Amino acid sequence: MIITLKDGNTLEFEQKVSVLDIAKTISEGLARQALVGEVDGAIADLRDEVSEDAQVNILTFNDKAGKKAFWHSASHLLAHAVKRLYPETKLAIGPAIDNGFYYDLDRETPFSVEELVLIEGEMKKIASENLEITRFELPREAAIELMKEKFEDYKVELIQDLPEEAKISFYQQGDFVDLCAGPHIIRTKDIKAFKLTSVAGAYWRGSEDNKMLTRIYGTAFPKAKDLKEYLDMIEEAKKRDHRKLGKELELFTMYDEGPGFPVFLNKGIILKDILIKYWKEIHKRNGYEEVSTPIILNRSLWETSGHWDHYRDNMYTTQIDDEDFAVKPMNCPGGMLAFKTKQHSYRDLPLRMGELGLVHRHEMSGALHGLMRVRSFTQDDAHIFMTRSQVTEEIINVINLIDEVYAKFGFSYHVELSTKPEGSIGIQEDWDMAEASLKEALDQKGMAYILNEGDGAFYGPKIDFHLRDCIGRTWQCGTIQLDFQLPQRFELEYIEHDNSKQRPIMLHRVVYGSIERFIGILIEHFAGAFPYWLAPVQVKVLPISPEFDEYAKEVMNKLDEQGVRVEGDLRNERIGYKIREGGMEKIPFLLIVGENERNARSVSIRPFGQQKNDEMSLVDFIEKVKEL
RNA sequence: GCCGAAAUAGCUCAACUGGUAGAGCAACUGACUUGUAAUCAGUAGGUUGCGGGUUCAAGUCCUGCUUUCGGCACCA
Repeated sequence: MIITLKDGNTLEFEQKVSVLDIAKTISEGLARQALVGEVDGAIADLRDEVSEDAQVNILTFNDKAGKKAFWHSASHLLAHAVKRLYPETKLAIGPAIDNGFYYDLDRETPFSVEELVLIEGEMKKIASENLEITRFELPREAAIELMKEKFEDYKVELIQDLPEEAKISFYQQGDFVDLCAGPHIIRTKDIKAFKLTSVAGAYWRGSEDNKMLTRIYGTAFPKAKDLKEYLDMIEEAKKRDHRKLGKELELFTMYDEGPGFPVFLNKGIILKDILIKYWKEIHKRNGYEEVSTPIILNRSLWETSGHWDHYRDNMYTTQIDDEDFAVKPMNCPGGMLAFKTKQHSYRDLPLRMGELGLVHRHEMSGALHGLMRVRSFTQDDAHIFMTRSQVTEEIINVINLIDEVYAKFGFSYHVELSTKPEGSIGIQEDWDMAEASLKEALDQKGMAYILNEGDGAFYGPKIDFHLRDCIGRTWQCGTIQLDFQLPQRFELEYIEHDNSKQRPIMLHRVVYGSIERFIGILIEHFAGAFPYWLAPVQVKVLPISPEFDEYAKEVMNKLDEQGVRVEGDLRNERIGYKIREGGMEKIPFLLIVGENERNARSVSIRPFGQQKNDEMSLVDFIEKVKEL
């Protein structure tokens, strides 16, 4: 029997051999780190035996599947400890997730944070008992019987929902048995460093119609050092939280009186204006015109657009002169009206109509999160009206535009394509054509994408752009949505060259998505230390003492004349104190001026985060920042 | 919306089992006249998120609400 390894080398065995023994044959060190194996592409326990020629990889914590099995086993360890301490608890499910694991549990009283400490202690005990983790299979009836005996109602439900032919497997460690497909590591001792991080509510099987269970989250590592590193990373990420930095840097705030309605302070407005200015420039350059449509519009418009039927629960409504009105949750219906203000020729198409529109959506209270999820925000919207033959090219144009904008901020991103959902409107033929156009554009661009079947908007399929932030979270920002519905509902038309009336095809698209959310992402991405072009205050002038105030003012005036966003700190304080404050404000350049600088007509430059200063003539400094 | 936790000065946080609400920073006043991340002294600042209740006595206990936080669900 020939075993082929990852590096192409082969091992020969006389008779069947366990994955662990293969690892031992390779090296004792690898066997110590081994968690699970991969046999001809399928993940296997280390105890599993190989009896035929196979490709075998030994997986450790450095492998994705290795991590997953490790965390999955840690979740069993958690459940085991819970059952020992609180035997009345019923187990639901306990998988591995991106950074650890959880277990959903059902007990009369939810678990408290204090109990986590006890559970952790019990987990340590079980780990040190070094129980063997073994697998066994049962026929369906016996499996149900076993779980019924243990009063594990949720497990019984899970088994009953498994397909007839499914193998029903269990994993056992000591007196603990759990229904589980595996794979798992082979002994509890290997789970050395772990921490239960939080308790939360979670619906059984993810549906709000079901009972809410208690979910205990945790993470685990083979080495204590790795756990510490992970926890330190979480702490570091907290320091970047845009809600904290937004307050500290006086960018924005929230009032209790307006949950989900952010308040932008002066510096936040400066940042917002910079984003808007850049947006206007790049859109003008790409052939967009711009409109602004009303925030409140008549009910009949929303009935025409379909929002009144499909989205009313999330819209703010009001009455004017006994008529129903709604605050717009989207800009499109207004955009349709804007298109209809005159007759269009095929020569006008593609017509790219941008709108920075303030929209309001009634998000549920529990969904609100700083600037990331709000009830009032500015969409950097645009509607593009085109002929059928222009669709693919226009989609590619938008992809290029989005790519250029994200690159400007230094973001990486990935793309997802979402197709026809339940409860959609419009005919299948249009959906097929819309989905095909989006795919074709992505293929022509050679872009890899994730396919989300059934995740599109009710009026059409879409491409979403997901930014990656500093702590690895992804945020949906840009989106391109093809829409065959609104042009029909609003009876949009243009005149073809043969004088016939034709219906344009339309797409909605955003680049930032929401300017508010984009600002939140930027704050976390840069940890509040914005690059020069985005910084609300770019330069702060700090005179050594009041004697040099006059020169400081002169420097400020010169910079201001050049369009530099400059402030001065003319308070009668020590220079160390002013530098400290300027540093905490994360201003790109602090200019220190005293006798030497005044005499030399120069400035002493302290860039953000640096201790060393460059002295430079004021004229040279102005030249330098012009290039940034 | 659901589960859990929290809310004390502008900010960050104290106040043991119920017993007169404190500190640092910021603000204000004054002194110092400053050369690269906090000069010193003083002053002022609070109906402890809002409303009920228990108690001789409530920041603390009970209760309704609001908001925030961690998740779940939601995100057309």
